[in-house]
Amino acid sequence: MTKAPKSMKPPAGPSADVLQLLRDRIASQELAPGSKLRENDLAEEFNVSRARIREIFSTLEQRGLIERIPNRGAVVMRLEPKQVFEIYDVREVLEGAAVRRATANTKPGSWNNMLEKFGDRAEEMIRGGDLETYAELIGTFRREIIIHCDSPILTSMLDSLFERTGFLVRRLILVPGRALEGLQEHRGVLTAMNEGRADDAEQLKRANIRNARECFRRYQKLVL
Amino acid sequence: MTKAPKSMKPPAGPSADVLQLLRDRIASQELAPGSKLRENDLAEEFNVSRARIREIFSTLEQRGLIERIPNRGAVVMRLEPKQVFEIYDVREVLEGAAVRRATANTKPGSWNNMLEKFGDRAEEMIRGGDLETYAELIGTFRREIIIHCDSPILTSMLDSLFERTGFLVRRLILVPGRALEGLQEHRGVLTAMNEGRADDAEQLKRANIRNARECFRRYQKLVL
DNA sequence: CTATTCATCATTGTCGACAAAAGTGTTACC
DNA sequence: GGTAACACTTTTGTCGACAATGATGAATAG
Repeated sequence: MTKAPKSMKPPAGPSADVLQLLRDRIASQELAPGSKLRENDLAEEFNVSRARIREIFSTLEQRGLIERIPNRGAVVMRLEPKQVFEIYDVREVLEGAAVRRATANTKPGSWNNMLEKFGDRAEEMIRGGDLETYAELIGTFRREIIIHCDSPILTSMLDSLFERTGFLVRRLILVPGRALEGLQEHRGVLTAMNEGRADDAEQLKRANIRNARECFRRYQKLVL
Repeated sequence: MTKAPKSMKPPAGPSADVLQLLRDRIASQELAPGSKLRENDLAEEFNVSRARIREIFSTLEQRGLIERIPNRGAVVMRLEPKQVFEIYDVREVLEGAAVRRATANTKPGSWNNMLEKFGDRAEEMIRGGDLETYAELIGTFRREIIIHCDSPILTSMLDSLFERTGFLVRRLILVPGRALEGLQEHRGVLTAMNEGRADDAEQLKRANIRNARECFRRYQKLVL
């Protein structure tokens, strides 16, 4: 795998890490949906100015992660089913585009290593119940696609969506049969990518997201 | 055309208009790429607190419209050719998805009125040189699609892209032959939408964007 | 018991001042 | 003439205090 292009420049200032920390905490649901965020508390916790926290709140709100209530504080956004379906639609086309670009930006054969990782060993992982490691493998694949699509704009959008729904990816793996089914789909995507078939890879990725969406629809009461 | 669903809630606070004003000014290039933005000047101009401007700057930066330089001020972003191509790729898939959703969300026959507007009269507009009105017609069509796709997330993303490249839409209309070609494409999209063929509509819209992208590639030195 | 009014509280929104950072221009030295 | 050092300037970044807002709880009246 060749060296990756540089990603989008982070926001200016010494407290960029605070923004990223909060994004991560929200994405991982360490900061659970519905939980309250207070400027003063966070300013103290991170030892930055309250003004800085306010700007970070603006960014988080713009990314759909929090809702600010005037004079009352901010709340981590809950995800409604309607939103999840919307996000799946958008993910379908954006991740399809990312896969197409990543395929076009890499030479055939570049995805051999990743394809191998999704081979027999991944199947053993799933059958053996090590879903945590399998989820991490999917994350690795996702990050490679993003790196190779070489598009800061696409990256920002995908990251923004992932921060809001990434937990679902992990949860849906639990659904009986979904992990093995998903594995086949990822293999299909990777095979097409590895052979330089960009359009096929896009269509297969789109189908993968549609199937995930269908899985969500069937089990939404249990996963959300 | 039935009554449109509600769009995404605007940011909290009494100065939401300032954010929208600045977004509009940047999109229209009234605030030209490269121009400097100073917190104090804007706070005075709009009679809001400097703190508020700082938050607005955060949002504008997040939307890719400005770059903030620590201790030096903010600058309206210039658009590089590489970015334009990226944005075309993303627009292709997002606008395709918007058209598909708008088609699925409306009954066949709902786009008759819009299709009529793109009929003989639009062709006369173009041949008569009234490209301004034609550009506005395209804008109207675009807004209708966005309304009917009924997706705040998609809307926000499309708006964000449009704010950065909307001026190109107007400029490319000037390219000899492009307006008439585009008219045919819009008619194709509208016909498919009007007949409820959502997949076809998506593919035709995607082709429309690809053709615009190709036009940009050919004339980029003149339009950027 | 219920509804209304008023006070309190929690948190943000703003203000004005000063600190911090970095670019620019001037001066001195080689 | 070129370079380095220093002072100045511009603008943001932060600080602490107070204003503003709206929810909540307590008291009062019917």
